Amino acid sequence: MIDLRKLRENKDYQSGIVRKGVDASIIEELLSLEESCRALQLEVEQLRSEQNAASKEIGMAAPEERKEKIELAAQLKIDLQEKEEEYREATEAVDTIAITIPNPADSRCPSGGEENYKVIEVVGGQILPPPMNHSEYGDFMGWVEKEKAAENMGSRFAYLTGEAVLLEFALVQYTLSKLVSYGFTPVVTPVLVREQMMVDAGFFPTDRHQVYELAEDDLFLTGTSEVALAGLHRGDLLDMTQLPVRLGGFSSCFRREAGTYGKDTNGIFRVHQFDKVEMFSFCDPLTSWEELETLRSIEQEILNELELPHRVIMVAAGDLGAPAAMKYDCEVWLPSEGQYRELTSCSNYLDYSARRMKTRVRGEEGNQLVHTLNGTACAVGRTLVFLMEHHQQNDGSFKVPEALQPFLGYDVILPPTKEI
RNA sequence: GGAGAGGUGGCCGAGUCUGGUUGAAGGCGCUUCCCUGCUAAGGAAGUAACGGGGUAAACCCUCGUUCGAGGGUUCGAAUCCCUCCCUCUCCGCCA
Repeated sequence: MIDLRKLRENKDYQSGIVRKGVDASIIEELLSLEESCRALQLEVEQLRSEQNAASKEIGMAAPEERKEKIELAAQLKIDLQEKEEEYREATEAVDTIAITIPNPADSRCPSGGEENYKVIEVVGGQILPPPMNHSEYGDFMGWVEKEKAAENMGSRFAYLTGEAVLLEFALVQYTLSKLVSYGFTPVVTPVLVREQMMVDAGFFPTDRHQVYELAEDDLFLTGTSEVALAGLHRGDLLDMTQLPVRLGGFSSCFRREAGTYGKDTNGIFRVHQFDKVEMFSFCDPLTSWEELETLRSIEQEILNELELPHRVIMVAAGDLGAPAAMKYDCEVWLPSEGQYRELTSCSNYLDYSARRMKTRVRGEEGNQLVHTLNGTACAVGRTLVFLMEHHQQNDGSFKVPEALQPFLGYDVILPPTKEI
C-alpha cells in the first residue's frame, strides 16, 4: 500500500507512480477522493464525540433524568449513522483505488519499459553455444522428462531425474550454507496461503492472474516463498536490534505463466513449478538501500562461484512489479540463444508491503514501518538450464563447478552409457 | 471429522455471569530519577498503538479507533447475540 499522506504532499512520490505507468488522472482522482474522505472523517468524529459524551452522562445521571437523556443520545445516534454511512462509502472509494496503486519507482530507475533497462555491471564473456542446447542436453543426460509430464500434467511441467536431482539438492545445500554464512535463517515455507497474505505481500490484486487458486479452500499456491516469508512478521513490532531479519526460504514455486503462450517452450526454462531458495530481509528503513546492494552482491557471488557469466541490469520503472521501488536483475548469458536471460533478481519494496502487513520497528522517535527486500538466491530449475549449457563438455560429460563439488560428491558427471 | 475450553497492552494476567466514570486492576519487562564503594537489592515516577485535526514544528493540545477479525443488539459493549479465523485438551484418522 502506498503512503497516502506522502502522495498528497510529495510530488516526486507522485511522479514515481506515473513512471510506473499509472495515469496521472487516477492519482488526481484518488487525491480528491481522499480529501473529501478526510473531511467526512472529521465530521463523523465530531458527531461521535458528542454521542459518546451524551452516553457517558447517562451512566452518571440520576434515574429520573435518564429517560430524557437517552432520547437525546438516540437522536445523536441517528445523525451519526447517516454521516457514518457517507464516510464508509468514501473510504471504500479511496481503498478501491489505493490498493491498485503501485509503489513509486525510485528516482534512480531509468524511465520506460522492458527495453529501457540500465546495464550496471558485466561479468565474463559471451561464449559460443555448446554442442547441445539445454533442452537437448537434458534429454541426452536423462535429466529431464517432459513427454510424460505433458501427458500427466500438461505443458510446462517436467520430471527431473537422475543426477539432475542430486544437482538440485547440491545447489540448494550450497546456497543455503552460503546464506547462513551471511546471517540468514533458513526457512522451509508453506506454499499455500490465504488471500489476505497475497494482498499483504503486495502480489494481489495486480498479479492475481498469475497464481493458482484452490477455490474449495480459499487458498492460493505461492509463486515464491517470499509471500510466506513476509508473513513471518506480519503485524509484529520488532526491535531495532533484531534488524535486519534475514530469511532464506526454500520452497516449490507455482506460476500459471498466463500470457506466455509459445514463449520459452524448450526444456525447463519456463515451467509451472520449480524450486527456489529465496532471500528475504526485514530491514531498518535507513539502511534498506545498502541491504539491496548486499542482496545483489550475494546473488553475484553465487553466479560467480557457479561460473556463470552474467550482467546486472537495473530494471526500468515501467517494468517493475507493483511492490518494488527498485529492482536489479542478474541475467546470465544463455549461449544457445545468444542473449542474456534473467536468472535472479532482487528488489527493495521499501515500506509498501510492510504497510499492508503492519510490520513495524520500535524507534527512538516512535515506531515506523520496516522496509522489506527480497532476492533470488537460487532458482533451481533455471539455474540447471544455464549450468547445462555452460558446463557441458565436448565429450558430453558435465563438469561440476568447484563450489558444488563438496555438496555433490564428484567433479564430473559422465553421460549415460547407451543400452543396446 | 466429533466433544469441550480459550484468544485482553512488549509479555503474563484480572475483568465477561450482574453492559455505564475500565484504554482497561495487578505483576513482569522497559525508561528516568533517588539511594548505595561497584553490582545486586530497595524507593519514586513514567510506560499501548494507529488515524484525523490544531500548531512554524513538536516528545505539545484535541478528537476518534482498537480487548482475535467482521457484523448485530443498545443511548452506551472487553462484557450480550451471530459469523469467521486461530490456539489448547480429549476422541477419531493419518505421512
